[in-house]
This record gives sequence, C-alpha cells and structure tokens, in this order.
Amino acid sequence: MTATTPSLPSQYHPSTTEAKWQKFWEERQVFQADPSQGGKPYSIVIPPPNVTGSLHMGHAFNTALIDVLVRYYRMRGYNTLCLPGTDHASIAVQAILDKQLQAEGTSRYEIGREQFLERAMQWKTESGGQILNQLQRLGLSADWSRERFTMDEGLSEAVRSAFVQLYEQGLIYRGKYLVNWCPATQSALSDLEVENKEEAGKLWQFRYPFTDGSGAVEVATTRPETMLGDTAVAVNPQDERYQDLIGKTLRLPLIGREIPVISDEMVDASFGTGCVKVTPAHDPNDFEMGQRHQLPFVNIINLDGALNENAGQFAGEDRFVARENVVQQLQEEGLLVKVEDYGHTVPYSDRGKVPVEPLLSTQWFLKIRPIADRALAFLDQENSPLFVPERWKKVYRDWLVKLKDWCISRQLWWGHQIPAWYVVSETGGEITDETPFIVAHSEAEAQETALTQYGKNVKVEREADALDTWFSSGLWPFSTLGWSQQTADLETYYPTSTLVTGFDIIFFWVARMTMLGGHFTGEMPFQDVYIHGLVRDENGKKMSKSAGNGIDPLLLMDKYGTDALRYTLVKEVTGAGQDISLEYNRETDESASVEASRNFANKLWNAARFVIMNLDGQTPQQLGQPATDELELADRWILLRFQKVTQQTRNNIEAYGLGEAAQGLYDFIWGEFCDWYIELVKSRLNEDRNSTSRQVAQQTLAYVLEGILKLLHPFMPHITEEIWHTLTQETEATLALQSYPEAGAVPIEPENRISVLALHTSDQSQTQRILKQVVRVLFELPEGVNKSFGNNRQPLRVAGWLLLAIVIVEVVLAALSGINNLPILSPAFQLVGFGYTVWFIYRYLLRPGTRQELREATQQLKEQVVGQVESGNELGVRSSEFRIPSSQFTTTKTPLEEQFDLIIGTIRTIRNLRAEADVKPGAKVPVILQSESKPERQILEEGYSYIQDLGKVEPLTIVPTLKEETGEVIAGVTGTVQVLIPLTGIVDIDALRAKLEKNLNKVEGEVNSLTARLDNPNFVNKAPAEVVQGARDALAEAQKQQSILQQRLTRLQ
RNA sequence: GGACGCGUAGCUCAGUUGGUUAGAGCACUACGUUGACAUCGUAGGGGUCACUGGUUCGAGUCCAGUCGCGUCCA
Repeated sequence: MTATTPSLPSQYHPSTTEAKWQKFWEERQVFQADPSQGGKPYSIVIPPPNVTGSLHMGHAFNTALIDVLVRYYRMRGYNTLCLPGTDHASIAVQAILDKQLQAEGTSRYEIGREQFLERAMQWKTESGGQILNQLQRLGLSADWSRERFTMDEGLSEAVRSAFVQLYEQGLIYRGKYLVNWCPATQSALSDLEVENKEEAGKLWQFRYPFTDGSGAVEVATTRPETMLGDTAVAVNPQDERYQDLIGKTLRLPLIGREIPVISDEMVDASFGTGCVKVTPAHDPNDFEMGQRHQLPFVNIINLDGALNENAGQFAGEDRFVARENVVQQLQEEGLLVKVEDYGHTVPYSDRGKVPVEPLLSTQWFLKIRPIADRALAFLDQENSPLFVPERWKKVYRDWLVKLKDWCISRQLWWGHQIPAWYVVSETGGEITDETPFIVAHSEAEAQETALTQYGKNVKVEREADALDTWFSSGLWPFSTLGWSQQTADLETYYPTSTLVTGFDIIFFWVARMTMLGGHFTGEMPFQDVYIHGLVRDENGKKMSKSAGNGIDPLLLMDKYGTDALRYTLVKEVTGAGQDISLEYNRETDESASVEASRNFANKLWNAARFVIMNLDGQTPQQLGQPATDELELADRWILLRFQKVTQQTRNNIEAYGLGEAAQGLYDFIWGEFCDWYIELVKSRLNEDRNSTSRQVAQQTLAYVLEGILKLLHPFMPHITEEIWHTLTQETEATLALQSYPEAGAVPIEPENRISVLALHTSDQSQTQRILKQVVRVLFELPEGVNKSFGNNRQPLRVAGWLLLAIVIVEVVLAALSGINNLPILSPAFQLVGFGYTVWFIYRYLLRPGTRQELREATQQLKEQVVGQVESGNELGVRSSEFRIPSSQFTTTKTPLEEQFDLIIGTIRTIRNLRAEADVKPGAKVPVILQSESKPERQILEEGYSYIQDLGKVEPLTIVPTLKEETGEVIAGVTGTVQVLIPLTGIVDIDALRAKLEKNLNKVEGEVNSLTARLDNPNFVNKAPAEVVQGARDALAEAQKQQSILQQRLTRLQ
C-alpha cells in the first residue's frame, strides 16, 4: 500500500493532459509497428490529406473513426499498423502557388520549373508538417516512423515502376483524343474533375443552306460559337422527315466550308429540329460521329479558351465573346431562325470554376477495361473488398462497369513527371505527335535505350507533363509499404485490413486503389471498406471551403478537448453510414453536442476521482478481484452489466457499429455505473476499514473502473490514459497497450439462485459445495441431456430432462435446508426455482437458435466446473470462473437484471412519491412495501439497504398484505409491488389523485388492449406461444396494478 | 431521366429478423449545493412515427403509391 493517496483535481483539463500523453506515446514509440513481432496483423493506411493547408472537420471525423479501430485491435493483441501520410495534390497545390506568385507580381513561367518545384516543396514541408501535427493532436495512434508523402523517393519510384510496367504491358498509350480541358488552369482533367451544373441557357436555331441552292436545313445548338468548327450535319436514319437530305451537302455559314449531311443512330430526332450540327473537335458525341464518318476535326479554340485562326473573323476572341458575335453575325445574314430559353447542364472544371472545353489534344491514357474487369471479378466472385454499409457496393460496381479509359496526363509541374523521353532528334528537335518516345525508369536508362535504337547523335527530352494525382494515390496502400520492393512490411501488413473513407471518393480513390492493387499485387488492397458520411454544418449543409461554412476542429478541441470532439463525432455515426450534423453556434463558437461529450468526460473524471479517493491508495492490482462468494447483489449486478457491455462493445466495434459502441458505453458509465452502482456503495465505503463489504466494494469499483477505462480508451484515449495512470499508479506502462476487456473474465455466478440462497444460509461454503455436487451430478447423470441439446430438435424432451434435473436440485436443497434448520428456505426456493425453470425454458428451449446457445454454454460450464471437481481441486468458489457465453449478451435480461430492475423501480417510485408530496430531499420517510409475491419480497429484502439509502427511507417495512391503515398515506406501484408512504404532514391530495388517475388511465388502457388481444382467437392461435404468454403475463401485472391503483383512489375519496 | 438515402419529441438522432401504449442526448419545467461531479443530482412535461392504401391476429418496422428533403450519376 502506498503512503499517499493519489488524487485528481475536481475538473478535467484536457489541454495539458492531451499534450502530455501525446508526447508520452510518441517518445516511447508506443505505436511503432514491427512486422517481426508476429501475431495476426491489423493494418490501416490513412487516407492521406492533401497538403493544401490544414485539417478540416471531415479529417477529424475520418481520423477519429480510424483511431477507434486501430486502438481497439491493438488492445486486442493484433500486430497493428496505422500508417499516416500526406498527398501532394497536384492541381490544388499548384493553384495555391500560382496565386501566391501572382500576388508577388510574377508567375511560374518567369521563375522556371526548377524554382517552382523548390517552392512547392517548401510549401509541402510547412503544410504537411502542420497536418501531421494536427493528426497527432487528434490523438491518432499512428506509426510516425512510417509516415509517407506521395512524392517521397520511395513512392515516386513506385509510380515510375507502375508506369513503366503498365506501358510495357500495353495498358498505357499516348494519343490525340477529346479531353476535358480547363482553360483556367490550362490542363486536362479527368471525367471526375468535371462538375455538371444545371444552367438556364438558350437554344439557338440556325439555317444552313444547301450548296445546290435547294433551300436549307435548320439546326439547333446551345453553343453557337462551335458552328465555326462544324464539319457535318447529321440526322437520324429512322427520321422520315429527312431521308432525302442524306448525302447532300451544305455551305457552312460564316466560314463557307462545304459539309455533308450524314445519318447516324446517335442523333436524337426529338432534339430541336432533328437535324444536328456536328463539331467533332469540340463535343464528345460529335467526336464519335466524326470518327465513324471520317469527318475532318477542326479545332477552333486555343488552350486559353480564345478562338484560333480556324475561326476566321472571330480569331482571337474569347469563346463567350465569340458566341455573341457569331449569333449577331448570323442574325445579320438572316440565318438565325429563333432563340428560346433552354435549361441544360454545363460541365464545369472543379478546379478552375469555369466551363470545361472539350478539346482535341494529345494526352496519355490508361486502358481501363482489363484492370477494371479484374477488380470486378474480385467483387463478384469473392465479394472483395467488403463494403460497409453494403449499399455502397452497388455504387462501386456500377462505376467499374461503365468506366472508360483514364486520361492520366496533366499539364502541371507539381506532381510525378511522366517517365517518358521523346527522341526529339528524330523530329527536328521538336516534340510532335509523331515524335517517337521511350518509357524508362530514369533518364540514364532512356538515354541508353535511345543510343542503341537511334544511334550516337540521338537527343532525348523528357515529357513535361505530370501524372494525375490519383495515379499515385491509387498505389498508396502498397507503395507506402515499400512496393515495388518485396518488403517485410508488405509481406506482413498487406493487404490492409480496412479502408476508412468517405463515400465522396469511392470513384476517385477507392476504385483506383482496387484496380491498381489488383493489377500489381494480385490482391485487393484492403479486406473491408468502411464508408462513412460527411460532417454537415448546423443547418445540415455540406461543409465546404467555397460556402465558407466549415467548422474548425481545432477550435472545438481547444474549447472542449480532443476526446470530447472525437467522441461526439463517433457517437453520431450509426449503422447505415449516414451523414452527421454537428451543432454549432457561429457567434459563440459553441457546440451543444461537443459540450455534451465534454460533460461526459467530466463525469467519468469525477467518478474516477471518487473511486480513487476511496481505495485507500491501493491499485486495482493490489486490491485484487473480488471473491465471488463475498459479492453483494449490487456488485454482482454491476459485474454482470459490465460483462454484457463489454461483449456488446466488442461486437459493435467488430461490426463497424462504432456509434452504437460509443453510445452503449455512455449509457453504462453514466446511467449504471455512476447513477446506480457508485451511489449504492457509498454507505459501504463509509464502513469500518476492516469491513469485508467495504473491501469488496473497493475491489469491484476498482475492477469495473479499470475495465471502463479500457473499454473507452479507443474512443477517448487521453482522459482514459490519464485516469488509468492515477488509478494503477503505473509510470512506465500505457493503457494503449493493455488488453481489451473480455466478457466472462470476471467471476460471478451464472445466475442468482445461489446468491438468493446464500443470503439466508449460515454456512455458505457448505451450501456452495453441495450445489457444486449437484451440478456435477447433473452433468454426469445424463450424457444424453447434453447430446439432446444438439441433436434433438424436440424441445419437450429436453424440457423433460431439465425438469428431472430441477427435481433433483429440489431434493438436495430440501435436505440442505434441513441441515441449516431454516424452514423458510424450502418453499421459498421452490418458488424461485419454479420461476427460474419457467424462465429457463422460455429463454432457451422454445427457440431453436437459443437451444444451440444453451448447448454451448452447458458444455463450457461442464468443462469448467466438472473439470475442477475431477482434478480434485478444493471446491472454493474463488477458484471457479463461470463464463457467461457471449451469445447470452443479448437484449434478453437475466433474472439478476430483472431483480435489480425491481429494486431500481421501487427506489424510483419512492423518489417520485417524495417529489409529489414535496418531501424535503434530505428528510427520511417511512415506507411500506407490499407484495403478495414471495420471490418479489425476497428480492426487496435483498435490496433492503439500497432502498433505504437511495430512497432516504426510515424505517422500511416489507409485508405480504396490508394491515388496517392509520393516517394519510401516499402510494404508488411498480411491478406488482405497492409502495406506501404514511405521511402526517400536508399532502396535496388533489395532485396525488390526479397522478394516480393518470397512472390508472394508462394501466387501464394497457389492460384493455391486452384483453382485446387475448380475446382474439386469431392472436392466441397464430402468434408464437412465447408472445401469447408474454401478453398474459403483462395482463396479469397490469390487472394487479389496476386494482392497487383503484384501491388507493378509493381511499383518497 | 436513372440510382440511392432520408422524413420518429422543439433540436440532433436511436429503434436488430413485425410482438406490451416508441427511446436517448440537448433544450424545457420544478426542487436541490448531502464530502466525486452545478460541466451535477432527483423528479416531471413533451411524439397521429410525413401522407394514403395494402399484407397480417398484430405495422414506426414489410409491400405499393403520394408528398417533401438530400446526394450521386446521365
């Protein structure tokens, strides 16, 4: 025992605590992974945040979820890796830098590529550092020694390797195709970087005359300026109106080019006039038609969005200026037929925020079908990866099915420069579409190849373009582990266990990782994909930079603590992966929901403070686990509840029910441990130091508190670590590496029967011993009982065996009661025993699913108990551990819980009556509890001191029937227990009557509805027996309540 | 136009295969600083489960339709 009692201050102060433990974890490299450590691996690579500034709420959310999983599995003993890192984000970062340069009055062209890249690296160092710092502040338990950046040498090598391999396999090609061109950033974009917006536009109709002077056709368009690049007019071959036009030629106005009328299935006859102009170089559909009909491709627009020399008189004009001028000119020439308002979608550049221009340009492409089909095969044949929630699987699948080739080149400087070298000496020192090129790992390699292929005077020049950022992101799960080398990390931690990410990047990122992972490693890069929603603002709007409605996680962390923010975010997540809303007041920067979590943290803090203050300086280890035969009702109850909550928490986390797990812990810690258990043991803690009851309370408090800290650690890592160190007085160890609680690790009786008995026997150990013998007899007697659970599907036969067993128990117990000379015991136990049997049969035998549970439980029980008996151990209860099978931790209440509910209900009713009668909170009142049920009275007897303490009762009387009453009484009812408080003072009779009437109304309603149901022969015949019985029981109780309430009301008249 | 999700207390949301007259947190009302905690305690009020039909002995839960909101894709 230590000399000084450790203590905690009365309020929890997050900031110092958090910094302290983050430093502790980091300095001791607590989270460093070691592939040679062995054990089942659990690995997560985090989605790398862009180095574009600082973290936002979405990152905090994602990080919180990841860290719960990682900390949980680490505590479960897995060989755990959480790998952090950042992404270079080509376009976003380049845009930021361009803006900076512009502000300085210069540009990247002026300072040159080399200086620009230096600057970008500088930016990355600052922003990346800030982000990693913030991830640490969130408490992410990552292995910082393995931190990666997508442009690290190792990852760059992986990108080059991947590119070279894909090229050599014929999956990368260079070609002239229509791409999404962003005139603002002057780069190509992938389909994903294009955002379609609904716009109120116009539909113009023009007249194109025939070259033979036989009239004209009318065509409709939303983009008049593109007519300058038209090389045909098309009609649908089925369109009867225009059959005779096909093959004729037209004179394109303003330009004078002669263009044919063609027929193509693609034409929608219902659009406009049914005749469409065809601009193969500036429209995706027209591009395809142009290819099918070998039309000329006339490009009329420059890279900056201005028209070029092919646009005749409009050359040099911006595309939107030209639009007006073209219309104007056509109108003047009498060729404008009409203009009407027309709503349509316009593709915008996600980055440049200007309309995308479909532009013919030479780019690098990745053939998608082979790699997408491979990912599809994994999904369809092995359901890999496993999507949680499952509905995202469909989204992912649809995407893989319709994917087209991926334009991977970007006209950017920041990023992975494409490892291709043009042999410019072959095309006069210039790079043209015809220039041959060499794809290689390095310039030296390219040079060497060039020399052998093109001779001595060859000159090569590297492709200036960079790769799409998502190309390197697609390699992230394995490039970070050392691919393309075969490393120990890769061997151990790949494929990773879970990818945790938002649904918004299923296409951008998830699909690319699965495609590239499947291609390069032959495996899906993760087993599970846990998709979470977005964090929405206080109005349910998506947070975005442009809307300016982001909420700064750091602000909330400063105000309420990191654990509070994490807990809030995790607690809000529910099974279906819905978006979550965060309450927030923009004027005060306060958040009601985070505040609630802060309060919860404070509650835990103070509960721990109380417990630690009352342990006389002893640690849980010094105190030891409580002895089973010393446990009091409340101890057994909280231990049972702790085990159930432990199992629920584990089940929930493993099924990605993180919110449910967090909520369950909240309810248990606050609603059961603090509100009931701590309150119940207070009087025991005030007993004499030598009191066994006090010691058992200390042991139980310490045990459950430590267990709670472990259970909660993945959710609230800092506060739990802090409390744990105070509680255990550990200085070197860390809670983060303790093992996660297991249900069934605590010794308590499987059910209450022993304890009910124990309360009344003078010789407990003898009782226990005899009971053990009974248990053994039960198992040795019929091997067939055991078998029949598994093999026999007839519940009645099993029930028969059980009844026989009960009879044997009764006989033995009758003898026992004789020995102990306690005549009250036998009938009492008969009642309890019968009730138990009914419960048992209901719980286990009537439903096929639970019969299996029983079989397993029985087997386990037998192994433990009988094993001990046969090995000749002393049959002390201390040495036995009754493990509760995990399947029993369901919503079904055990008798112990039901008993406790009765006690809690009674206390509540007393408190309620006190409040109604306006009794001073401190004043004690006499209470009479009346119940005709003997088992109920026994339970109340067992909870006698609890009711006295928490109901502030003096004296407490428990009776089977009421004597003649004297004086005024206020009364209530819980279950079938009548609660009476004789009061001589002034009681508001009217209020009390109103209260009773309200209750009576409710009960009568219940009686009526239950009666109606039970009177319905259809219900009785068709509903399952257990439901019917449940209704009968409920009716009996309601009727009992009804009669009590009626009596009380009558007496009040 | 296609797909998906959502609609339950004033607010934010739970509600597992249909089975008592639907729960939590916040907010609200009353009382209360008793040595863990006022970032608290005790008690209380508050819901036609969006609407309409259907299946069923029984529907917040299943089916069909309607309305409203949101997201993604075209």
